[in-house]
Amino acid sequence: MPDMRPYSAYDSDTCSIARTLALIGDRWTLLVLRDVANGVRRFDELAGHLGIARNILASRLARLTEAGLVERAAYREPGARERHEYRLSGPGRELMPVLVAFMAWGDRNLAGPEGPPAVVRHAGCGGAIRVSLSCDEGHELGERPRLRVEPGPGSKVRSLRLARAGRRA
Amino acid sequence: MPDMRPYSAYDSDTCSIARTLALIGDRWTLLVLRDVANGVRRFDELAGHLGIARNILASRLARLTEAGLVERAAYREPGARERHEYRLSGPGRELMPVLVAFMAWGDRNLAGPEGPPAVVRHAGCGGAIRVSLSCDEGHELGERPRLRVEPGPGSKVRSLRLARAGRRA
DNA sequence: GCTTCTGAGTTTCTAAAAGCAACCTAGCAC
DNA sequence: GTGCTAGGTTGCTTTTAGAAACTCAGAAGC
Repeated sequence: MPDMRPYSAYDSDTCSIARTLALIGDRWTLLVLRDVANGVRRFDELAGHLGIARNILASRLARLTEAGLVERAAYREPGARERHEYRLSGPGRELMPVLVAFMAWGDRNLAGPEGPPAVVRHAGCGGAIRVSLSCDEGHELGERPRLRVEPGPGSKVRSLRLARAGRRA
Repeated sequence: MPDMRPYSAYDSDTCSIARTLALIGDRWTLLVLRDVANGVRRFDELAGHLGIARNILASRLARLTEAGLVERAAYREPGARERHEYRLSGPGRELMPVLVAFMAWGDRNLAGPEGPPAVVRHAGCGGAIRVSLSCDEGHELGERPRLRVEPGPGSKVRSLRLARAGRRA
């Protein structure tokens, strides 16, 4: 494992977005997860489909496995030796809203006039999937919601707003 | 504008996820957008808060401005010359589900025992925000949904599944 | 029992991007 | 006209990504 140093650079504060990005926020990792979620599970398939360098793919898969987002599962095809493939684990599948949200944004903002290049459906019923924000007062938030961020229970620093206001104190 | 080459590398197919990642999927851009969304709007504030190199910040802001995710707005404080700040535009605000999904995942999977470091609230009513997937048959999908991807109207290639099945044809 | 094939990686070397610090610039204050 | 400040550029170094060749293990063919 060559470049497995702690990915604790650029965590501005203890923000969950920064922490998550430190784990999966590089150029390839989300595409690897997208492919694994889509059933592309084997090293050479992933390398071929993504066009990623093999050493980079190996290091990304090692990181994802170590972090528990994908699992390495043994399989054996008739007349071949045992090999391994990669599958999403539970925490990996919890990233689906991230992938769907990326896809929805791209569909709205970057797709050509023909429409979105792919559609996600509920595996159970075949209904088209959408991602939405709602609040626990029961409001459905629209496409361009207005949000506010506050420090939470695990906050170690003052909120952005407070930090900003106090900068010259 | 030094490194503004077309970010069309690594688009495996025409996938909206890949297109979106090509625009905002580097180490810093989502953190820049998070900070801008949180009211950190000025160059030096962003540089200081994120700990990002100033040339990288300049190039990310240029890309985001060019792509229409943020807008450069003039302002003038009394006794100072005119300056500019950065604000989320409409398409930029449409990225909120992405940021909230990242944050939710980090809260569940990477936060310490004290709980999430920050909480997002509906600016209108103060209710805590959550992100969810649902299908147009009315089903609410849980934390670890099972999804299926199909080629859409804008598809130029066969689906992943078809491409995989046909590999040795 | 030696050679070949294949999937799944490593190793090595080169190119591109990120990081850092110092420098520039426009306009106001003095 | 000197200094201050926000908002960047420039130039150089370090890190990361990429391409291609190499390794390794077992199954198969000869």
